[in-house]
Amino acid sequence: MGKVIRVKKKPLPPGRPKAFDPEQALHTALRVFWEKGYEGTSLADLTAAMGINKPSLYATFGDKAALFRKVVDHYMRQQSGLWNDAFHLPTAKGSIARILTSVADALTNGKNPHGCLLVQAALSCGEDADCIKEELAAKRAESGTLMRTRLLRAQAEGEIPRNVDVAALSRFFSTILRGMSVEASGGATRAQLQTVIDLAMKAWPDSARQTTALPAEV
Amino acid sequence: MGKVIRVKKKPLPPGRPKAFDPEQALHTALRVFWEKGYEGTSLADLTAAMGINKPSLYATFGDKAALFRKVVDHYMRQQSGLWNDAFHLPTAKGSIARILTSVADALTNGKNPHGCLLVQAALSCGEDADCIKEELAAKRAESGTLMRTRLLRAQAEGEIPRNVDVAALSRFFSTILRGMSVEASGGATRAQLQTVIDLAMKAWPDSARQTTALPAEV
DNA sequence: TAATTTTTGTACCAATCGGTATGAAACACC
DNA sequence: GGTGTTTCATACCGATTGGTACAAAAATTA
Repeated sequence: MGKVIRVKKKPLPPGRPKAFDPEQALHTALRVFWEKGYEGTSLADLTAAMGINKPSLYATFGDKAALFRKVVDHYMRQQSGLWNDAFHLPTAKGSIARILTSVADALTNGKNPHGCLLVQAALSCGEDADCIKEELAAKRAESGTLMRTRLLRAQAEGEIPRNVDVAALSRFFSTILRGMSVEASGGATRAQLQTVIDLAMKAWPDSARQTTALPAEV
Repeated sequence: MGKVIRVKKKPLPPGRPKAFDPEQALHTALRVFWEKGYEGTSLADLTAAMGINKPSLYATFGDKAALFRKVVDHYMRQQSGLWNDAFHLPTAKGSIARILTSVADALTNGKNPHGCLLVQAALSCGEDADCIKEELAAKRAESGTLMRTRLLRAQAEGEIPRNVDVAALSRFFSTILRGMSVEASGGATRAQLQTVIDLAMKAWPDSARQTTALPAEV
């Protein structure tokens, strides 16, 4: 019983084989951290959900912080397709709009905890988790720079006027993403996020060209 | 030594007098929870910062959750002036703009931890803190309804056109507030938040009337 | 089958968690 | 001064925290 079927081209390494799939265990750990946050998740929570015991967890993933970092990588790998697809759309306006809608989809997806792991997991924490908090802030900043590079390209291509502050614009959309994450975590629906997106897109510079040229009130 | 000076009209109650000021202790507890979050804060953190010991804490404020609720009340009382001032400005546009700038001030105030307590303290948590998480989400929603009532009044007064969805508009500005909180927690400066505010105000309906009437591209 | 290697399950570790029992200390009142 | 009342400081509680030691179990290789 428990005989291991040798998969094609996978010569089993010596020693007792793992009784679990590390990839799937990582996926499960992601869900737990996503739902309970870094400090709110205990090793007991993890081992119970992953179906393994602590020594196996430590041998495979390292300590709690190391496992969490692997989880974050897994999460970003999982979301990277979304960003890549949006990034390569013909117009920057389309790219940003796609990012907002795709993220809204992900934030309210019924299969996952609502909200964004990078926001939920450790916005504030005790001293020992401070480095985790900072790492997450850095990861969040990455999405901002990603949008900024897309906007810069659009500016070079003439889609966005030269006088537009693309750094400010990308920070604005970053703020929208963070805000939607908090709202989704608090129970906002996909439809409600869509109305937020529609209003956010009003900040797009082609309408700004008019409103900044003229005074707001006539 | 340690003789208590009887303050005017304050007949000391019988028994040994408190050796600390509950109001100031609450203020200190606020700072700790604000910085470390609900789960990230231990009773040892609290007693050390407040300069009292656990039995005094329990006798005065109750258990950890009860203390936290008092802290949240203290926090909201502290911020209520900001909202009241903004609420009574003559135009809704001015009210919203004032709220955004005042909150941006508060979020990046050097004297306090950056970010908003209602967002930071418990976006995600373990099971035993779930009720705290939900209470915070409800408190956050209050600010949204507050803005919505202000917008409804403006609509009744004719400042905002009847066809505008004020629920969506208030949700949009709520999202901006949450997003700014996360950004501030991650290190955003006051000036950076201002650029976000300037762009957010582009969603205001008087400019929307133009852009929705005309197609975006000519 | 014997030797080797790796994983597994259990039992355990010190430290910390939130929360409390207890007796001494400090006040008001009489 | 004595009495009643409340707070103080210390020491303690069981439960849980993240993390490990250890030996049995399960695989490969020889």
